[in-house]
Amino acid sequence: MRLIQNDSLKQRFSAESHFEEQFSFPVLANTRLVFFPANSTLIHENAASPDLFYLVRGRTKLSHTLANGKTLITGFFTPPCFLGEMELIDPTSPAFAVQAIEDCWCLALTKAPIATQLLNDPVFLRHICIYLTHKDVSNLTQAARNQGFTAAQRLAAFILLTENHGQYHEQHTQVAQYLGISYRHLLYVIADFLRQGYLVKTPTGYRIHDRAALHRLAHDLAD
Amino acid sequence: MRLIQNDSLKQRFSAESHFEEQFSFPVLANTRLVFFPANSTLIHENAASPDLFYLVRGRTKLSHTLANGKTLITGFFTPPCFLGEMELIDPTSPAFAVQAIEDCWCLALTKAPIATQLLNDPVFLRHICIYLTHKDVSNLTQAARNQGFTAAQRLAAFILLTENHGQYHEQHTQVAQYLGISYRHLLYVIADFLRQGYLVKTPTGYRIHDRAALHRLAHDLAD
DNA sequence: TCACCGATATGAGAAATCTCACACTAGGAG
DNA sequence: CTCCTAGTGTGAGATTTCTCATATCGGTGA
Repeated sequence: MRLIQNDSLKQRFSAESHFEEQFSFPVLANTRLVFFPANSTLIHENAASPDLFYLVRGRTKLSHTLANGKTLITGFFTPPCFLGEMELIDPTSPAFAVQAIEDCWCLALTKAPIATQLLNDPVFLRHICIYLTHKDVSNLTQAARNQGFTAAQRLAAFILLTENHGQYHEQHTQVAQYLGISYRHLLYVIADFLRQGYLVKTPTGYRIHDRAALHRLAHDLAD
Repeated sequence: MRLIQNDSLKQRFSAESHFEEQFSFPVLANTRLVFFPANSTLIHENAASPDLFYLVRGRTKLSHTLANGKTLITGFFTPPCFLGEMELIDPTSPAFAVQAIEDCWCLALTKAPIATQLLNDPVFLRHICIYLTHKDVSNLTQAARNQGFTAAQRLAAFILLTENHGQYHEQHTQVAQYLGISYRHLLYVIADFLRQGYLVKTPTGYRIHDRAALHRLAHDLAD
């Protein structure tokens, strides 16, 4: 995390993402603009973050360490959205890890001095409710749609979601779990993507070579 | 919907389900206890309910009419929980149909006189947030777990969830969609359940004949 | 009455996906 | 240096699930 001391950029991000409208009291003076490079961790698992983040640029993924120590990607966040609001509202709920897929900018508020104020701010709470409601609805429809699509279609959508500058390099074992398919089958599908020329293997991972084809495959899953 | 004028029963349900703790102001005096018989509709699709319900007894299912006119089961509610809170908080969100699987009792509040008060009540909003957060987390883990289970396992869980007094009678076409499997395959699995003696066919539907076996099949999906 | 439609039902072959078995590699721990 | 583990990669056969074709049944509107 790097602090960006650029007030005009902060203003611009705030305006674009309707940040101030999320609260009934002025917050901008207490807000810092922070930057997370691709692949860094915004929120560490089981270590409550002292900050409430509002993601304004960049995609992030949510992951989850299981009892057996394995980690599993469980979701994605796209801006604008709050990060760390669950732990604020319900301190009993576990903190999941949030990592940057690409370079990310967040507006950050230190929770401690304003936690009580936030928890009693109907404007803030209402926005969180609406956000959670939408997420719930889209989870539902998403889950409903996911069933009935082949692994190839879902993998194509997943690659487009996690890719950064044409580079794809997620761990196969994790992806197989996320997509709910066996490791073996994932490799079959990837081998097929290589054969079809959708992807090209590189020393560090894969490079997208036919983005249009992936879009075509994934297009039914799009929001 | 039938109004139940039984104050002591209302008190008991309220206490059991921590109803009054959901608000910062007294609500019990304005609350009615209402009853919905099995298979009746609590909330009609796209017709905003004038009431906010708090389900205290009985299971309900959420369904959803698609563009093509088909209806699709998309989820379940188990008490205690609010029904119709989404439309209250976000009037732009569509109202989905909620139907009683078995006899249901709800505490009902007429929205109109207290809507503003509710939307400014941090206690109420916080409870809704926590509820939605939990739902979100359990959706996630549920969806993650669902993948990787066979249709037979998920059907067993589904039957136990929707059964009423040992009777199962959902439409195959809808169930196939809910489970994300083809109609054809659903019939194969049901035929297999009949052959194994888990279910028995009746004129109106099916009767559960070996509940233990269904539990055994479903047990990994349980919450 | 008849034609039509949606739900129920069944068969056969194809596609998607799984399980298991095995091999290779890189990195950390002793 | 060697063992151990996790991730990667491949093959073969089994199982799950799909698609398509076809038939019956009850209701509904012309």
